[in-house]
Amino acid sequence: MATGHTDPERRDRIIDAVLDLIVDEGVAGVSHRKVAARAGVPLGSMTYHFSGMDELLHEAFTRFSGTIVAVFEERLGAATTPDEAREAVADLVHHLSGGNQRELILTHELYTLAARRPAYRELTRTWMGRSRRALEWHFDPATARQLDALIEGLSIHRALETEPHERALTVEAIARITAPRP
Amino acid sequence: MATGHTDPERRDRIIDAVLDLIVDEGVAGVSHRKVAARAGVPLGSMTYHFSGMDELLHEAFTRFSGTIVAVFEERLGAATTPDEAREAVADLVHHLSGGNQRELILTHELYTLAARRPAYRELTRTWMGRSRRALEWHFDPATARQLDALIEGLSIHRALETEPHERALTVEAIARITAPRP
DNA sequence: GAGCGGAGTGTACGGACGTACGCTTCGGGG
DNA sequence: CCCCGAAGCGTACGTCCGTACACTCCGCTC
Repeated sequence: MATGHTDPERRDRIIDAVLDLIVDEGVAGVSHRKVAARAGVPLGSMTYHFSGMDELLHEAFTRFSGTIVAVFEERLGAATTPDEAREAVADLVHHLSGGNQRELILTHELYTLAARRPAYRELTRTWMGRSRRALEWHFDPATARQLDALIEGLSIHRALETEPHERALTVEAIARITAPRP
Repeated sequence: MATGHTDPERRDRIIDAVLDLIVDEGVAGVSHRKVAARAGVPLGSMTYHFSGMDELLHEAFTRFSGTIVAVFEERLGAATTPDEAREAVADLVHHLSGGNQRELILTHELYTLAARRPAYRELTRTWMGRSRRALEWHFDPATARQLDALIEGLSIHRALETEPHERALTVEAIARITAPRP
């Protein structure tokens, strides 16, 4: 034991390759062979490092959701007033729905898995929970929940539209949902 | 020509089987063989009636999105005041995110395809366009757009939550996003 | 009543897949 | 210097897949 010639980066590179492959071809297009080729590792390495496809996917999406939520927390953490928080939220929406399709695709792929399989639903729940907690740094719990849903919907719709809506529309929606109650 | 012994229901039954199969196993789990078995038709019938997997899926999702949007239009069409429209929207959110996972799963599967493939994105655009037009029966265009996104986000989040949020929260969010501008 | 042509089907081929498993390689202990 | 066991790899097996295509069946025309 402890021979010391393991390659700890190997696992990480494989996960990277999985995420890239999902972006290009979808979860359905992921196979041990393709991942191995993309990561530059032999096929046998797959079964050695991972018990099977599922461990591969679960680990990939765990990493992905962690990354996304970290950005979310960072931006909201930097805000010091509700208005700055609103700006941060608008930035996040437009970042997520911007030219870069990578995060959008991965999110949908994860949601699709989550819709059917509890193990992945757990992942999305953790993600949503952390997002909401970050929003609660600036807004009350009920508002945070509504705002979180709004962010989701705005991002998805904006990304799918032919001509994405203007920032002003996002800003107005955020202002409305976070407006003080009468 | 015109031999008259074609089976026009055959195509429909195959599409039904495709949608059921997607719900059970996901788009990735759809194969000609499984569809044929479920629809009770011979394997050869698949290639006879459809040019390939893609025609199968595209037609299935066309039917699905048409069905969903029809419900949407019907409920909103029945409303005669903005307040009734708000109620209808709340109903729709809770219907979509309720116990029945079928529509949720199909929606995510479609979005996942749409995120990568233009042909499916076209489908979601038509869907979104019709939804928005229905909302515009009761609200101004900008509000309709925001509300449409909110519906999306609320439905998705509510369906993924461990304990789905109360109706009151949905109602409040809708009220806020549709509040008259100052 | 013969036979033609279109509707529908059974089957077989080539390829990609996940995974098991026996093999090689190599650092460290004796 | 030798050998042992862990780390890592190449390959082969069985399964399932999409699709092409030769075939059967049958209503219609003459």
